[in-house]
Amino acid sequence: MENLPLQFESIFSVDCVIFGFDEGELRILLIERNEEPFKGWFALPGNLVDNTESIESAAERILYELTGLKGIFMEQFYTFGALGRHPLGRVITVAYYAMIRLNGQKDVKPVTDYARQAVWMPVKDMPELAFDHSRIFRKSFEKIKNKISYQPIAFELLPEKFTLTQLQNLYEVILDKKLDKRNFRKKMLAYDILKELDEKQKGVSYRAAKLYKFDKRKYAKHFNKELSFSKE
Amino acid sequence: MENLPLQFESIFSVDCVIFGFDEGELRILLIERNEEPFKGWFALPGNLVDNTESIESAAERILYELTGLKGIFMEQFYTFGALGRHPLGRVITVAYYAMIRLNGQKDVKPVTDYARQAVWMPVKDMPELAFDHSRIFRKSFEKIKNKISYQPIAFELLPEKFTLTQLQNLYEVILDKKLDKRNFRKKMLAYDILKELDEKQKGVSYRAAKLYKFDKRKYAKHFNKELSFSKE
DNA sequence: TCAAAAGTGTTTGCCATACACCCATGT
DNA sequence: ACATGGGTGTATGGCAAACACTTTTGA
Repeated sequence: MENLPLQFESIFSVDCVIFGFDEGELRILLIERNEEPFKGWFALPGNLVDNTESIESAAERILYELTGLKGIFMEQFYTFGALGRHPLGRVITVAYYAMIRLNGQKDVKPVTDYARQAVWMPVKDMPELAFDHSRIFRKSFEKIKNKISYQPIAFELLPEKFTLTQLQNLYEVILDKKLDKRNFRKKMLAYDILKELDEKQKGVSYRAAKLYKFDKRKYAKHFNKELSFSKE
Repeated sequence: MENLPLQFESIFSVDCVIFGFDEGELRILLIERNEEPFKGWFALPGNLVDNTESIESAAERILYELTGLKGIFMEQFYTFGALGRHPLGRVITVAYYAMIRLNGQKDVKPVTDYARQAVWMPVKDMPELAFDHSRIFRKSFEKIKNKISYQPIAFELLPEKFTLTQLQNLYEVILDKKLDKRNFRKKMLAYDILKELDEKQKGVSYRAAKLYKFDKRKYAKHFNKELSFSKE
């Protein structure tokens, strides 16, 4: 650290809020801590950042170590640095979030001893978390709630092929309100970012719904130029 | 720092992007550095954060030391932590922005030797800045450009009493496009967050325009509940 | 045949946009 | 009287919201 004054040194960490959607429920990925402080508590996957790695790669590494997940693109959303947030000293944390496709295989498990287990916790059953992680989670949730209304991030949570009803359910869960079926479909189809498949749902005991795919090409065409759903 | 592993220690700093509006020009507050590295370069006001202060109060303190400004509310917008961003070592920086009313008195001056001078630089004349500050500035500018279209932050830049044309000019400068006068007025007045005063402009050699004030009460009434300009 | 969800259109009001001329004031 | 910006209205198209019934399928 050559010429920089030591009295300013601190420690910083990253914390990750990973959203998943499964069985109609929005979930986030938590670990059960295996070390003091807060041993036995649930916490967001997070740890200290090394001096030789960028924050982004630290986030990727830490997520992998604590949950076994790899190659997840995360977006930074806020940095928390209140004085008392870590009982052992000054730790500033950079928080990231991501939304991922569970695809059924939602088994996650730590590859280090730092966490005892990793679990997909339904958002509605969230316990109080270690440190200020409950606060971090709430902030991330506001963020995606806001973002989903002008960017098509919901697709990242769904399986590759999905029905319009599944998509609508997801919006309803995140926005926490009922939406009108006809209006929702009209609007979604009008955006022209879905690809209708020749396939139908299987294994349901009622009329099977058409399956759709998110069409990245069409999306890029419209929105990389125009920026967003609602803003010119 | 008791039980936390020392090898992870780093240094972190804050940088502030302060927007002002004067003589029809959008400006930001820069300092001329008086210390190596980048001695003599222009930079955002910023410095290292002490271990005993919160990030927010560090931002306030540093802004004061470098520019003499006090009591400015700043909002955090991103944290920059690329490995090579500081030539002397690993420094992560938390970036803040604020928009302030210049009110004519736009004299700023450092109260420490760390900066040789502080200047209000027109955004259109921005030089290349020290460190990665040009990048930080660009990110802050995207942020306010986006934000102004759904939140009434423009008022913070204008004098307390302003004309609709001044307000429109400001929007045009930030959004970098021409707006239609009639539509702009109609829309602004429809939001019902302006208070028309009994006063008129003075000292102009043409028809004097009515003055308006931003009405915080009305604003709170509408928007704290409804969230934003454009979204439901 | 019943239960469950899929699928489908129209009407209404509001909001954004486009567009051009007269007014008031100071010099 | 002229130059400069201040101030004003209307028509159009598109989007959002409200609203209910028929169809398909498996059990």
